[in-house]
Amino acid sequence: MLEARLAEASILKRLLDAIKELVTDANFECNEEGIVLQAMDNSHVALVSVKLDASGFKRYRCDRPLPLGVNLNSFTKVLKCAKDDDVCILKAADDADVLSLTYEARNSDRIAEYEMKLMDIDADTLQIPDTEYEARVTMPSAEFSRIVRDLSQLGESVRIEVTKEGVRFISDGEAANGNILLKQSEGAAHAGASSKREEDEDEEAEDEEDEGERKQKRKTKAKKEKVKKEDGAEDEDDGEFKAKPENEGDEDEDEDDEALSKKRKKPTNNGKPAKKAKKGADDVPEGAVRIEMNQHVNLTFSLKYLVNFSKSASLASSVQLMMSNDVPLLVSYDFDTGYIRYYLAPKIGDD
Amino acid sequence: MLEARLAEASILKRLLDAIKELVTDANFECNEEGIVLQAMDNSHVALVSVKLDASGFKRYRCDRPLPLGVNLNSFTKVLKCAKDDDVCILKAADDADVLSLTYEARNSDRIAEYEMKLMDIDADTLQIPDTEYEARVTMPSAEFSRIVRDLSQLGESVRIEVTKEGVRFISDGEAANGNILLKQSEGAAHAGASSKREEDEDEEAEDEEDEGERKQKRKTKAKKEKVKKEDGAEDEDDGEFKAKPENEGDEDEDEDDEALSKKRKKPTNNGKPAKKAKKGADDVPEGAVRIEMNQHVNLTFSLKYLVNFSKSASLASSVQLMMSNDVPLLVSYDFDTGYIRYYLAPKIGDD
DNA sequence: CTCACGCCAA
DNA sequence: TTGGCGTGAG
Repeated sequence: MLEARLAEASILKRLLDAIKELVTDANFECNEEGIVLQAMDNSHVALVSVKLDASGFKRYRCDRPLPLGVNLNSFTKVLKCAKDDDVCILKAADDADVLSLTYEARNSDRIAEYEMKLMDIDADTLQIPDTEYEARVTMPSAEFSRIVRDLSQLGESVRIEVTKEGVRFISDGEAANGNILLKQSEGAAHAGASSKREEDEDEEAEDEEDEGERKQKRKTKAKKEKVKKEDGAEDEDDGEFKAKPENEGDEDEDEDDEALSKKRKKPTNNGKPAKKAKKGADDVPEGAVRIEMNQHVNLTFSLKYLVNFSKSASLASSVQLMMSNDVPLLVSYDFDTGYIRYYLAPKIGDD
Repeated sequence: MLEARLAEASILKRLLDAIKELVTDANFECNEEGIVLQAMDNSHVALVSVKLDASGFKRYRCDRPLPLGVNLNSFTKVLKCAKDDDVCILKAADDADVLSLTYEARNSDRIAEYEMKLMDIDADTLQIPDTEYEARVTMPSAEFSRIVRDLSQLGESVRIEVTKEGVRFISDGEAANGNILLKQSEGAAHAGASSKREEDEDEEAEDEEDEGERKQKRKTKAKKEKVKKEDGAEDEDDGEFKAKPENEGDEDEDEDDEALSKKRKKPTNNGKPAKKAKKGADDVPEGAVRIEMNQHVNLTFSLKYLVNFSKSASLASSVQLMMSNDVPLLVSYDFDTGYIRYYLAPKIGDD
């Protein structure tokens, strides 16, 4: 039996708005920890993962795991019947084939009850590997929305390149090309895995725009001792992230290309390392861009999906992009007591 | 080589928004004085003329005349990628087949670069005759938008009648008729050519759009000495606007039908005479309506086009309508350092 | 024929 | 700023 009391119906409304175009039916898996939803999008290219912690509810009770198969379109319609600030109570019996929704106006002088039919959905709960990523970009969610929307006007896909210089979104279109460079904000730098070094493990790119950066990188390694000056800038401010001297002599790194993050994090961040790797963004100033990077990444994605993902911007003021080469991108919107995450495989070959 | 730095991308954005539905491809002719664009609308009924003075840019450099053929749709898309307050830098090499646009965020931590393909467009630079008009109406651009939008709901066309009383916009629709009378605002009156007289000197009007101008031109040349009255009007608010009697008898014009524009331009536009014809409105109080008239005019235009023109309202707070009987209407939005003007032939016969 | 996006009005 | 309508694409 599920009984969950949500202080504001608007969270659910926005959540549904965010995913209803990606997925038509999905199971809301309820258990004592909260409610999660995982689903492949209709074309099985992207994966959505939503979590609402039990703590995000004013009251939450779920005796035993309960999968609620809902048609998201219906759910959206029903939710539209709630005012944003209505208290929203979800109820379902253990064997129920309906989900009951009750909307109570703040002043309680209006109570609306809806019952939505449930459906059985194959519960292929996907296991999402807990990946370490080579790069993480934290930015205002509105900025991300803006960028993907802009670039989607020009072409179908975007290449995302994370270098020490910042993160670059590149689109090649029929009529026009575009590229947007976001530099790390001043003051957002401490996070810094970014400094390491970047040799040209991935300089394959013959592309024009980046050579500036490349040169820089090369210089960097060329004179590692000085290295710190440049990248030092971003991380050093607070010490704990300083790479160990041996680290600095990083020319050696090239031997292993992957796994860097792993070795990295171990040594570096005893305390919060992993955390930051994932949820570290907490300390990023509002509106700031933060780049954390162990090595260059250069990936191409379908803009159509990113645009879709970016509809979640209303749920969180910032978004994190987690990337490793040849690995699905993770786009994560974290809010107070939950998150919505999207996974999208990169385009391969270079189209 | 062109390099132009615009303080606010929004000017360009609004400009493109205003004309992109009228024209699909056009040459932006750049020279040391600035950038101009002239184009017939897709159905060759209306003509758009845009001018951006070099002085309107924070920095402007154009060594030699450079026609940039752009697809306005692509240009619009690329401009959409700029935030309104981005600094916008346009660059093109002399032989370039691309136009480079750079958008710099105010705080410079975001730099976007776009390259838009250029195209060759037949540079049939239309010569716009520097006409003298019998009547000029200056009014708030929002008011004009409102009027044409309102009337377009009733019917296809509007008859504009300028008399001493004011300007009247008349629509005959299936279901309803409407007419809106704007009187000259108190305080805007000094301009005053309005009183003259209005007979119906030229009711012939069998030609569509161009001959109107032609005649006018002819007239113009025919009686240059009197011509001044009109443009004089704007500048010197009184007296000079009286039409000479002889001018009125302009039936003579019809002899040549084509080529007029060409011949016309030479003589006409050298100086700024046109200018006054256009910018004379400077001394009209904000929000005021001013009517200047040498003789009555009574013309009918397609509302569809006027509604389109009125999209430029965001570029200037006031608009001027310049009219002579049987001559294309000139709708002019003048802003600080440039203008956007539309020419539209009157409907003939009375439909 | 249905869905999704962009434009326009409240 | 949000919702409805019309247009274009799949």
